[in-house]
Amino acid sequence: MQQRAQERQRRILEAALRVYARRGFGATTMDEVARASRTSKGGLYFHFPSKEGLFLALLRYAGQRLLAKVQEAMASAPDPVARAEAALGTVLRTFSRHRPLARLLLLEGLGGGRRFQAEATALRQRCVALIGDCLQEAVAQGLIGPLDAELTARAWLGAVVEVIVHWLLTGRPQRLEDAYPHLRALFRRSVGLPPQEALGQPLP
Amino acid sequence: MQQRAQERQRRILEAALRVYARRGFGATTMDEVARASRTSKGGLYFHFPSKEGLFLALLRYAGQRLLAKVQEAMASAPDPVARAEAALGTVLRTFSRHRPLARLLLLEGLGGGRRFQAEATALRQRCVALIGDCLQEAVAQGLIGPLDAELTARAWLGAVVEVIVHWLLTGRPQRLEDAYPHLRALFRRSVGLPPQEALGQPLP
Amino acid sequence: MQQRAQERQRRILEAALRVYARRGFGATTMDEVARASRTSKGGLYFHFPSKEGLFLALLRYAGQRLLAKVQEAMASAPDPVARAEAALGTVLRTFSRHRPLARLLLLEGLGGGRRFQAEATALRQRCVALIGDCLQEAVAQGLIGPLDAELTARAWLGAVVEVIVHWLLTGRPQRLEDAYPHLRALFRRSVGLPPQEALGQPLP
Amino acid sequence: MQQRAQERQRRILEAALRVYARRGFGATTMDEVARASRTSKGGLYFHFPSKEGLFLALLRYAGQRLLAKVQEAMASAPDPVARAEAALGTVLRTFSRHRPLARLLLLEGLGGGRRFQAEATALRQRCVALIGDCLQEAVAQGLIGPLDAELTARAWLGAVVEVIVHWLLTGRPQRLEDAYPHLRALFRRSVGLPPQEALGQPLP
DNA sequence: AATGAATGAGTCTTCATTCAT
DNA sequence: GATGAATGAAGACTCATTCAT
Repeated sequence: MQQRAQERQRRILEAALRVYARRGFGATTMDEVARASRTSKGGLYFHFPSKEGLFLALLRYAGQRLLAKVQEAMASAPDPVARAEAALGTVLRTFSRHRPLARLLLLEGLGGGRRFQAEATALRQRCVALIGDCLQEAVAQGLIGPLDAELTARAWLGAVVEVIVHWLLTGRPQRLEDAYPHLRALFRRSVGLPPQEALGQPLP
Repeated sequence: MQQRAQERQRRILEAALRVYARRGFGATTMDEVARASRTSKGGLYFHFPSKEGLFLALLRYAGQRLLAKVQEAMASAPDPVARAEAALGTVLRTFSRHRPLARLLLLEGLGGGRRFQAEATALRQRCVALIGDCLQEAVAQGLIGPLDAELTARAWLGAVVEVIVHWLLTGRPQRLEDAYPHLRALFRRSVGLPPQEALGQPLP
Repeated sequence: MQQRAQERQRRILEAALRVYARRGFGATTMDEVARASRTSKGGLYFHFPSKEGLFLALLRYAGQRLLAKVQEAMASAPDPVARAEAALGTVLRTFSRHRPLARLLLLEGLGGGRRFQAEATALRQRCVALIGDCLQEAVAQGLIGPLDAELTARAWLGAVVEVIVHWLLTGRPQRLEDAYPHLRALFRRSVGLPPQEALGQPLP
Repeated sequence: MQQRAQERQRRILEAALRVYARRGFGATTMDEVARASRTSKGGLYFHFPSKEGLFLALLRYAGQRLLAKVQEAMASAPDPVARAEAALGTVLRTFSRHRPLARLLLLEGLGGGRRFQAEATALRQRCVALIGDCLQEAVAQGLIGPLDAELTARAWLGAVVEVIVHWLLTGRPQRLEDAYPHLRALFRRSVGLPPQEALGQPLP
């Protein structure tokens, strides 16, 4: 049945997310995933074609979850620059609250062979595109001077990612969100904006 | 004997670098490494304790090579800010010329399980420290305003790394070095400096 | 399922008994055991945790079989001394008819490392205890004079084992059972009994 | 040179005795033997043809040592029965003082494959022959009644061996020699002798 | 749909043995 | 004679995948 099947798939993906985040893709066996999702190995292969296929589906599923949050946050931002900042802030905040998600997308995604790198890169590229579009628009609206929008977006994302990865692997800073104000100030200055918005603008 | 053993170890590491970069850690077998280094499997295990141990040694060896170049470049820079720029520029240029090194340190290092992540992080942290020290000094000399030196350094490194990773996985920009002027401009502006040095300063 | 799994385990143990007895623990490969039990290597590892674990299980399984026969024989003996004799006689007879069992329990069990020695010793000790209890009871009933029951039991068992081992390794005497009357006479005299039971007592 | 070579061989054998007794034949590597005898692997192979050859030589060497002591003890015994008792007592005492020797000859010798079993059996057979000859002579001299001398000798040896093995594996009795008086009484009674020698005979 | 027993190709690792120095 | 680096055959064990029930 559609309903049950979907639920089961969801349960497997959630369990797989936990397991892969804890043990890494290479070190995780299908047995572990089966146990974690209270299924049998046969069940896994009914819903997913292979170990790689399951992981790929997981990357997509997790990527969706992240992108959805990012886009939602962007939707309620007043201007292009604020949208870009909202995007980066949301990335930071989401990963801060979902370490497994972070491990999966930022660490495991990269190290497990070409197939996964392509998927992880695609997600990153989508983030870069979202932010790049904002920058492009900000340039068009004259909010900031001309620049290479994609490169700038990539640099910003890279900065955020690096901070998150450092946090993942060392636990510092304790509250990842604390890093964001500094980062935002850097980002704003890097495109010629003052580090803080003009007075009277409330922070989200 | 010392001499022979050292040479053989070097040869194994160089071969392993190539193989791991091409196939990834997980997909590479010790047989392949043995073949690539024109050794026997037993020889590998005479010089390194295990597959993981070999990879760890390789990460250290490759990290050394990178750091040596970075520090050399920094030595000939006139002021703190130039030193930081030299460091980042050298990272970019070195990886640009040694793709296998880049794959190893930026991709395989992070994705292959806890043990390697620690090693890869240590390297990144050493780069951050080098750059952070420059920034600290620049602040002390009044060249730039006060800031969180480590965070800024990490953000810069992350930006560079992201650009390199994107290049590794997509091949763009064709000439990785082309990205650096833009990045440097971003970096400089992000700490309140003009995007270009004063006139009369030749670019390296 | 329970049924299938149990049968398979039994089949593996029976096959392993043959192979280990023929080739010895050290020289036997898991492939050989797999082939002999018409299973796959993976099947072996599904039912047993390791080569050592399989051998340990085998020692226990074989020990059970022996002990069961011994206890059965003891049950139908009229008095304590007869019970002890029945025990030793059954040991001799059982091994005489199941050379693989004898090789396994008397030779391979001892030589294959601490783990197995403990198991083999436990079995021997259980035999000693059975016989020792008989002797104890015989003393209590005044059938024989006071003595160190456990030591005597161990000495008797050792004598029987030595004879069996010699037979295993040299093939003499051709009919192992022929040795028993002499041994029994020795045993009986060693505790002050006449070498043969009083007249009128039928021999089993 | 003869002298040096002999010493080196001796050193290797002594070291090998310790190592094999501690770790067992199967689990011991030539590297360990080399290290324990402060030699190199090459050195081992200069003096002994192979791992098996070394172990075989060791069994012979250790067997010699035991037999020499046994024969020496027998030489000073006044009559056949005393010689047999001296032999068994010496076996017990020697092993009691040289656990490694005991482990080697009684445990490792039997469990390590056909080749070694033959060697270990040969040693046992020589002991049995020594004792059997005594019994034969005792019969001839009319000291004891007619019996199967070899079988009796084997039974006696087996009893002693079993007690030693039990001591090796469980540590009881703490002082192995304490078991001998009881055993001797059993042995004497088993051939129709009184458990103690006539008065006035001092115990060795 | 689900289960878990079964398969077997693939890998890491060990270690006896050799041999150039 | 001695050393220890090198070899490679062999073997334990894993695990993705299949399939009868």
